[in-house]
Amino acid sequence: MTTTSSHPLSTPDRAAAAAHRPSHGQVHDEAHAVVLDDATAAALRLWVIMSRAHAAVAGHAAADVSRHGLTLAEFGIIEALYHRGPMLLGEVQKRILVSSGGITFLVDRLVAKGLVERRSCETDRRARYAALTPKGTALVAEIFPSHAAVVRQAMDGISAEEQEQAANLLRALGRFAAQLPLPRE
Amino acid sequence: MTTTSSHPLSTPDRAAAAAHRPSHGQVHDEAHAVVLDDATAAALRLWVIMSRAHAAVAGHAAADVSRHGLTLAEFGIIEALYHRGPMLLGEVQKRILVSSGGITFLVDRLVAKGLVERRSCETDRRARYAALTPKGTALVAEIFPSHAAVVRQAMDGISAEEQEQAANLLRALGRFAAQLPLPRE
DNA sequence: CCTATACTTCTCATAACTGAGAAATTGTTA
DNA sequence: TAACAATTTCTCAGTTATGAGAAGTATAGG
Repeated sequence: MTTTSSHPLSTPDRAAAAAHRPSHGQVHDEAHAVVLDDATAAALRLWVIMSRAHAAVAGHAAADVSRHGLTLAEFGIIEALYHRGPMLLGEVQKRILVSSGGITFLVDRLVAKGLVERRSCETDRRARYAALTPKGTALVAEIFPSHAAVVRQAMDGISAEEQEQAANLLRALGRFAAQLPLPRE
Repeated sequence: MTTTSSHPLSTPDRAAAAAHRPSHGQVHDEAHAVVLDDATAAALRLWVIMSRAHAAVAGHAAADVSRHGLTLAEFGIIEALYHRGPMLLGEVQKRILVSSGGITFLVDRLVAKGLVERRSCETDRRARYAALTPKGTALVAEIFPSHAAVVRQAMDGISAEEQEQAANLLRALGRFAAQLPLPRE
């Protein structure tokens, strides 16, 4: 997960368990309470919770695809190719959220496994398409339903309506964060 | 994002743009529509959206801490030590969600940077504590507020109430997924 | 036609992480 | 005490990902 991995923070519940610690009295030995305005504290809390939730679900998804010798990133690629048909490597890259070097590496590996093939574009010879081989198509068709079921099960902590609610909130959150320019430098 | 790797799936909006494709007529060249029950489709949709939202926010958080030469994982460790005081390496590991080899690697690097020190436990000599050095304490105290502000800004796509709502949903979702045993093998 | 700019993929060095298992220590049971 | 199981961290080999930049190609403007 992939993740991953991802990259969660720690929960800032500073209060707990500073009692039986090997404290020597220096200032850096104690827990530090932080003062934050409510909005910032809430945002930070959500960030931590989202990281943990993502990691937990990613664990299930990764464990499932690994039974077929696949990484979550690899599965993401062949699943995208299955649902959308052949794509430019650059398109795949944006969709899977991996570096340009990473997409080459991943597609290389899928080619080596016989699941994906590269095709050159006739009108633009810079471009290369990635496309599923028949073997790749068969594999996705075989494992996708059970994979979807695993994810659905992992999401069963909240009801269907709550899932839709969460999806709407996170869509807005994600869109905004993705569009927001990164901190300088 | 994650890392991971993070590890998002692709959106299954199969309809789009299969027109100007290098189609040769074979079966594996076309986009495949999938039939899933509503509950599974909704869960899958949420999984994709959550992955993207997490990756988007993680990008901001990572860009911020990298300005200080830190990884998100490294920052997670020193932030945890700052807020909770010295911790066993195993405690840190569970909190940061990294492998046992990974925590050693990360703490080694933080020790090399002079931010963290190892301490042995007097009553159990297997155990080692990680604790911030004065330099580490100072660094966290310096960068934490602005880091929190960056995360808060990245979360500004939804209101404070919506953030709390999302946090409640994701907490339930994450707790359930974390407790659920992983798919067999 | 030439040039400049933008785009697309690939290469390579390096960083980050994982997982299995070794080593060391503690606690438990016969 | 001795043997065994549980735990905690560390080591190491192998895997996966990143980022900078190279190479090739296209497109637009003069």
